[in-house]
Amino acid sequence: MSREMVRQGGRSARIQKAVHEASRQLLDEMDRTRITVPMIAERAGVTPSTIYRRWGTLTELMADVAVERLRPAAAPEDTGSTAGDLESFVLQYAEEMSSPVGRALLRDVIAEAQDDDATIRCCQYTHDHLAEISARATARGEPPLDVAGVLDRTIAPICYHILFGDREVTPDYCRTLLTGAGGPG
Amino acid sequence: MSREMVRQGGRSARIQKAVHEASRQLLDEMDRTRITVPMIAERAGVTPSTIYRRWGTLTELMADVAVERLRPAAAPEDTGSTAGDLESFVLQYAEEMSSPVGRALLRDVIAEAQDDDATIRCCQYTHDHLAEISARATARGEPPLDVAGVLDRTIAPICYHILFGDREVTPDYCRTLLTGAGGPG
DNA sequence: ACCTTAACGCAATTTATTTGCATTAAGGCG
DNA sequence: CGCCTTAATGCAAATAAATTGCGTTAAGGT
Repeated sequence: MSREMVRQGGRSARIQKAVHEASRQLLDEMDRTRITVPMIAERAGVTPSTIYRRWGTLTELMADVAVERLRPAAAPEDTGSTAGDLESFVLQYAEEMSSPVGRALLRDVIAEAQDDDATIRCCQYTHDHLAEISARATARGEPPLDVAGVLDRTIAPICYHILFGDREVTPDYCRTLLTGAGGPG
Repeated sequence: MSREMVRQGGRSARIQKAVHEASRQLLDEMDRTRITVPMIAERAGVTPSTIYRRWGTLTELMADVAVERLRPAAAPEDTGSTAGDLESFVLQYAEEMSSPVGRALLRDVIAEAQDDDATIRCCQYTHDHLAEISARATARGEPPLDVAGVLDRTIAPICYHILFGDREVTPDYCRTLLTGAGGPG
């Protein structure tokens, strides 16, 4: 019987919110490697076993929190032109992900290998933002964006250098990547 | 006095080798998330505290092992032409990193945020390989490779899609990336 | 209002991590 | 080579984290 498989209301939701909030606070207060499940549980007013049962491991919980945090609050800025929208989005993306917190979020999302749900969703956000910019372009009569191309030629290098730390990801570098990356699809 | 800061000989080296070997074996035998420090210690014939004192955490040990494993055994194949060398290297790179083991190695290297040493070294291997191909090119009289460009336009997208799992990294896809990515620097 | 059961809290148990102290063995020096 | 200093290890105790059994609470459908 499939009467009810997952409960989403009331208590369950409150606990998820409390645990997420506690995790976010701790991430801002101390180094990510010093955070433990019991620590989060105490601040959230929950027993550790609840967290272990719902999320499994600290890694999975952190990935869950990271995805929430990476979910953009608003649609990308509308600057009036596709090139402007794209530059605005990419520069903001690079700045957010370059910060110590952003880097940690990326790492946490990627570290979760069990179900690729977290990483896929994280990717989806970026994809959706680019698709939104592309939709605006066509609404203006401009050619649509090559979303996959921007991912490959702009987003991917940015993530690569942030994750591997082999070079600074500056606004100038991002603009260089954008040159020739925003063509029509 | 700087008489001796780090000991590298005899016993120390044997233990490092034994621990690495045990880690590699376990990585091939079971899921990476089920591996524990005591498990590795037992197989390596070492007490857990030794591992904790030398590597700190399981994450750091795994990153250390991953870097060793990612270090290429030989120089890239010499196919006679720069384009051929590049394609050969990139296809092999993509194949290795796409496998479950390769993915796990990449994740482990990236997860180690403490000192960027692991990620930097991992990057360096790729960079050195490309530089070798470029050196061969100039030796043949061909124009040198734009190493940074290949990293940005070919390696980065491959790593991105492997890490985020948002698409298959097929040989055909790699060849598409190579088109227009291997220009002179 | 009632019933079923997913999700939780609590406490006991198991496992992992840390730490103090004794012991071993690099590696420099006479 | 033998001696000396001390980094690195082993062992065991102490601490902390992760797991598990079981009773309780409260979603959510009837």
